[in-house]
Amino acid sequence: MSTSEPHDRYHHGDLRRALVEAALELLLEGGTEALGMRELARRGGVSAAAPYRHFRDKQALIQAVAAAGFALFLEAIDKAKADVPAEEQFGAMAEAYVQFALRYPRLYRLMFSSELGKFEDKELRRAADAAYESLAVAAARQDPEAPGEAAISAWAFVHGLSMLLLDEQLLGVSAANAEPLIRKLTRRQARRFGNPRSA
Amino acid sequence: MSTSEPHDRYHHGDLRRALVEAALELLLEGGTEALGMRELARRGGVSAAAPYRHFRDKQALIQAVAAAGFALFLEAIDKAKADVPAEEQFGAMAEAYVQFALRYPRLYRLMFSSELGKFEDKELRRAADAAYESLAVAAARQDPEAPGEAAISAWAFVHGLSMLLLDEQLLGVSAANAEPLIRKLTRRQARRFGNPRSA
DNA sequence: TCCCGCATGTGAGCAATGTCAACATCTGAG
DNA sequence: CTCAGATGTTGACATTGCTCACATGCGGGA
Repeated sequence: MSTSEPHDRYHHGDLRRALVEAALELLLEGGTEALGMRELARRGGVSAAAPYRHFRDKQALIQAVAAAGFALFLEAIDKAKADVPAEEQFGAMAEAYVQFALRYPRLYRLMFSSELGKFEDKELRRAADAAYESLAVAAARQDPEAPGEAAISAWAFVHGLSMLLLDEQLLGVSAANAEPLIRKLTRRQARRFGNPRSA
Repeated sequence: MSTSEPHDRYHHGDLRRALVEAALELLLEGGTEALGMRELARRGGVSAAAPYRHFRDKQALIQAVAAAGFALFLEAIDKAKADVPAEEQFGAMAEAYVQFALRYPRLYRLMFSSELGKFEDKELRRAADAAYESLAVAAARQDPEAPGEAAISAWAFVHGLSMLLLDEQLLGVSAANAEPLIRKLTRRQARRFGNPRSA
């Protein structure tokens, strides 16, 4: 919503960025269906073929959006762990993780959706790995005796919890009143998987 | 692959079922992108407009496919818990759960994908709830003191683990060699969340 | 300063898709 | 036997992703 003045000159100046921004907006408003090359071009005030100077196909555009999403995501969980003592970092991050999913459900889903081709696009892969890594580090600290397993388990837990909440699959729990539940569950997970001696 | 003889008579006989079956095949082979109304009609040996006698739109068709998916899914996890003593049921189901996701990645993803409209389609909702319920029951038994929380946690765990494996986000672990890891992690989860007195 | 190459944007056009309305055909209930 | 409703067909429309040939203009070397 920040840079959306329709351009007048022939060359846009920074179309690529403008397209990704517009795509992000479009996605947040209308879901994956609403995200189309032509509509994007329209929003950029540019012809239908122009985007193809910056993205090989629709998939490439979507990968860029997903990468941007992971950047936002990383920022969110890193901010959450910043002002918190080490032992509580995992809990804080888990909370931030789930809240991100609830705040941007369509973006979150896109980031983990089917034929993204996350294995081919290098930039996307790096963005995703960075976010994963940050969480994994905090999770591993929860159980120094088996850090690898702890990381995977914790990570799976937050991811799965997010999905369940998005599906409104938890009876009587919706995005609105999810916060207490999130807090309780992440604490529970942290406690159970925490170093036994410190419990 | 079973009922795919091209029909000859004017009325197909059981087009609806044929369409869902074809859609399932198409999905398993080619992903969501390959799943189109017209292609479906072609496979059914029927005109492009015919499917609209059975499904309001593409979304309705997809919901039906997802519902079929949940049925398959329920069958898989129920079979897993059948021949196993009660205390080991959760572990067995968790394993089956993850293996289903790995065996039918595209179907699994569709079942949990974005704009499915799981909240509107009654049949889909019932199918999904049935599967969820079955797992939740076994999970709740793991911790009689807090069955609700235990169910959600366990459930989130398997779901998240599945997604991570599908993303090949776990370094060095791919669908091929995932089995030992799955077993180890589900056992670990069961142990940690199991009744403390029986540990 | 001029000029020209290359990145960037345009326009028309193609094949394919989702969906609809008007018409055809079959089938089962009365 | 008949005829109403369910099911299938034909043809059309708007829209989409994408490509190709051409237009434009910015920036660096003469």
